[in-house]
Amino acid sequence: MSIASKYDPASAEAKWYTYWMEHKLFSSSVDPTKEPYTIVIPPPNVTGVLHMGHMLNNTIQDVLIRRARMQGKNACWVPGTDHASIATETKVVQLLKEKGIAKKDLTREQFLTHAWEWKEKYGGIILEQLKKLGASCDWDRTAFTMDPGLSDAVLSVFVDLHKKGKIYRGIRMVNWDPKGQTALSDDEVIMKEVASKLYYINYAIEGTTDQFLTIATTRPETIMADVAICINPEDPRFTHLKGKHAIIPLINRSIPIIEDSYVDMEFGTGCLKVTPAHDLNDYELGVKHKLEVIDILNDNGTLNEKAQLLVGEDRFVARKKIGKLLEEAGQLQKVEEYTSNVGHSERSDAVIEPKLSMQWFLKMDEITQPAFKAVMEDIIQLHPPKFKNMYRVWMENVRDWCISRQLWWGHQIPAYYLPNGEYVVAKTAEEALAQANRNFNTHYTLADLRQDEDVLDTWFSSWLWPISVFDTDVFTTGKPNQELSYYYPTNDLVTAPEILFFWVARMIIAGYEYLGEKPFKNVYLTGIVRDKLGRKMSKSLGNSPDPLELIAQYGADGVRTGMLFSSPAGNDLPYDDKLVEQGRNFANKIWNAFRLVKGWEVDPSLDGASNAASIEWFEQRFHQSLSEINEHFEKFRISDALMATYKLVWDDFCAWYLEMIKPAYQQPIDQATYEKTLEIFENILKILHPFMPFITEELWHQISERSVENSLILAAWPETKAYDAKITEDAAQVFEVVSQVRNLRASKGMSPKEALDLTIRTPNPGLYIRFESVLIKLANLSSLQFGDKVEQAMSFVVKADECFIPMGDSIDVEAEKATIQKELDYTKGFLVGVEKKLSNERFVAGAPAQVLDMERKKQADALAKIKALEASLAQLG
RNA sequence: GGGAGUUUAGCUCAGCUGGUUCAGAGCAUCUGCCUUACAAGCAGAGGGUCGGGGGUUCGAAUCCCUCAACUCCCA
Repeated sequence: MSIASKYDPASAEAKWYTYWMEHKLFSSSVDPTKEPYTIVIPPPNVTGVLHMGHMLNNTIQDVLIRRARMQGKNACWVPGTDHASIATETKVVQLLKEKGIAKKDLTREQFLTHAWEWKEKYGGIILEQLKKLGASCDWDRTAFTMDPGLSDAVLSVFVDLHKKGKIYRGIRMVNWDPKGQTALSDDEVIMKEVASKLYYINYAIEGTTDQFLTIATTRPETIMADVAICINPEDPRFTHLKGKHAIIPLINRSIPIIEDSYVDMEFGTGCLKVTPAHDLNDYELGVKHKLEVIDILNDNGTLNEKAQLLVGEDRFVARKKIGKLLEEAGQLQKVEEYTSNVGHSERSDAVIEPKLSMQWFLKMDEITQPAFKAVMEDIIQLHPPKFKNMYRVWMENVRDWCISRQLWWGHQIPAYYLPNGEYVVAKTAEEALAQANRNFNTHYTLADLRQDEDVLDTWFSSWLWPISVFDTDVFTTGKPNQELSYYYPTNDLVTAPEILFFWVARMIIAGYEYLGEKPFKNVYLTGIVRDKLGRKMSKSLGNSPDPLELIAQYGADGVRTGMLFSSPAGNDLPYDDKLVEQGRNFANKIWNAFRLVKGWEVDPSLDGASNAASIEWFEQRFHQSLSEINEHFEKFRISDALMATYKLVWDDFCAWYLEMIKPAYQQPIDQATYEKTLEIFENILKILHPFMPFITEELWHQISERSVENSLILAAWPETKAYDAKITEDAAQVFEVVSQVRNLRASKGMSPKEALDLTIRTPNPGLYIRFESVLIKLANLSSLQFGDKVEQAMSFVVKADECFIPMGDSIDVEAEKATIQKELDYTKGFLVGVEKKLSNERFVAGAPAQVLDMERKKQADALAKIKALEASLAQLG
């Protein structure tokens, strides 16, 4: 049988994913006899398409879940999608537009029908893509934040929090897009530097005919909405204005002159016009000074009748016209060119208008307390811990959460307005009606109720995710069902730091509020995947490779390992094709190691005694590495765990072990070594499996026929055993001799095929004798001796052992001497340093005994080495 | 404007409470190899005053101060 020399991932991937699915090997159900290990997926947007960030994130989750499964835990990875109100609504609006349908021509119901149709047809593509990556989610549990149950949970929570007095209505300034006629979140606003003009406008002081003050503004069209002029109380220029009033030009309205240290004396004229309806800072100032709010703009950005002037004109047209009017009235002092940062809508590119509107808020001060404490006290651990600081700062300055959004796609706020101006909050219209008639002693019918038009912020449903995927009733019953009691709290959450506050913190809040328990124990924060130039990968830049194409090209295992090679927690991943190439090469290496082993013919009559030392060494080395790998996993150092695995497999197993036991060409191997090697191979496949599920499962079944229950995905993670570090150290010393011999060959331009004699002068020949056959084979020696002195030899020193290779006449004595002298000088210098330390009384008195011992050992080693080097030098004459 | 973080080899990063192996790893680079498991490979090699300056200490990549550059979060 001949096996291809290159691993072909495509067939193995399709085959094993289907196999795992068919036999339901990803599924999990409540089993009190097993310890649960749970991860809930950060639900990607239902409109989403797999990008590199998802690849990284989900690879990490799959690695964790597969390892846990192998550790015998009841591993449950819950997948699902988020309805992502803004993103999805935008997408649907856009698609409708392409069909010639405008959202404003549709009723809410009609729009939602279109949206659902679209969701059913195209939503969740991303989950199918995750399967290509090998994600071992329990797909039967796939949830969607707008599933009936989950939606019901959201409404329950809203009603409950409202009842608890934590949800209230309030005014808030939102980013209004007059073109799109919608409110935008801060994320959707792009700040751009724009050339504009600074208008210096004179306001007369009330009660005078010749006195005035000057304000500078980029928005003269809003002067009709002014409600005050603010000066800095410390400003000596304006002490005479205190307590007086000013007159707004053109409309001649009187407004007070107030004082606040908020005003920057250096900027503009030092006088600030206060326009609460059209500027966030002014709004806050207005609240502080209890000022009136005058909103002069319509939703489409035109002036309304409150402006008194230019009613119906667009804000930008009005700006120019006001400038002219002011000039004509003689109240425009000057106009300066000015550059300012202006917010634009990401989608419509319209200039954002700050707009006051009535919104729903969740009070955050009390509800956040347990969540704050949990992270501060490490009940929930963030990885890496540096994010704890960020979390603290945010939680200490947390502001009330604006939970309403002016959209249709999402959970419509269950608040019902009544004809009498009151409102009630209830899960259904019927309940609301009953409550209304009870509370207000009215006789309204359903037709009298008007439900709030807004939907809830998407995070207001995803903050329940770790609970609602298991139990949607607990929010009303207060009693966790069997699933929730078993799987909650989940173990690890893997997500991006950008949403630490939006999502992670809020899940913690909800967890404590509703279950009095944390939602997860660990939060692993990934970095951002960037391109070579350090730019974030994005669709608009077109700098992101297509993940599915990458998988097709490099194999899922290659891509998975490639992503993980260079992504310590919390660090950005600078993506480079080189990484996945390295991953692919690694898979190929494993494939070829298997080809070698599988190709051996076994001869039962052979004695394997000469391989015993090699096998023993590798087993020690394996357990040494395994304990390191486990430790890396415990500390969520996934990249390090992979690198340790990589080195164990490539360096220790392939480069050393297989070469050590490999029989000569076309020679058979003994039974014991063969079997032991297969056993070792199996252990290696086990620790590789979380990283490279496909190739490992493939080889696992090629090693021998196995039943479903004996698939690798379910195999037990190897137990760590105590290892003997002495053996691995001794082997390292032998390997060093091998390397030195090879090096010597290379530097002298000798062929590796040329066998050499090696004599070692050592007080401890046993160390080498133990690995004698290995040493002879790998260094290609014609003989190995232990002795004192060899004439006409090249030499090198490993630790304090001198090694000689006789070269006859071909030796360049002077060059040899120079090499040795160089090393001798270095070692002597090193010794001086050590001895200086040791002769320092304060060091000897102050340093711990362990450090002292080390220094003494270094001294002794250096002395021995110097002795050996000097002997070599003397020998050369 | 407020806060946090980063700076170690060409690149990406380790380096725990100062003291073994302290200057490391992978990739890249260079040299030599088509040695029948693997050229997606094998064998070897070179490369850094740990951002600059100052301090504490017997001893600093590690602690403190300061300057500089970059990044992120909130406004």
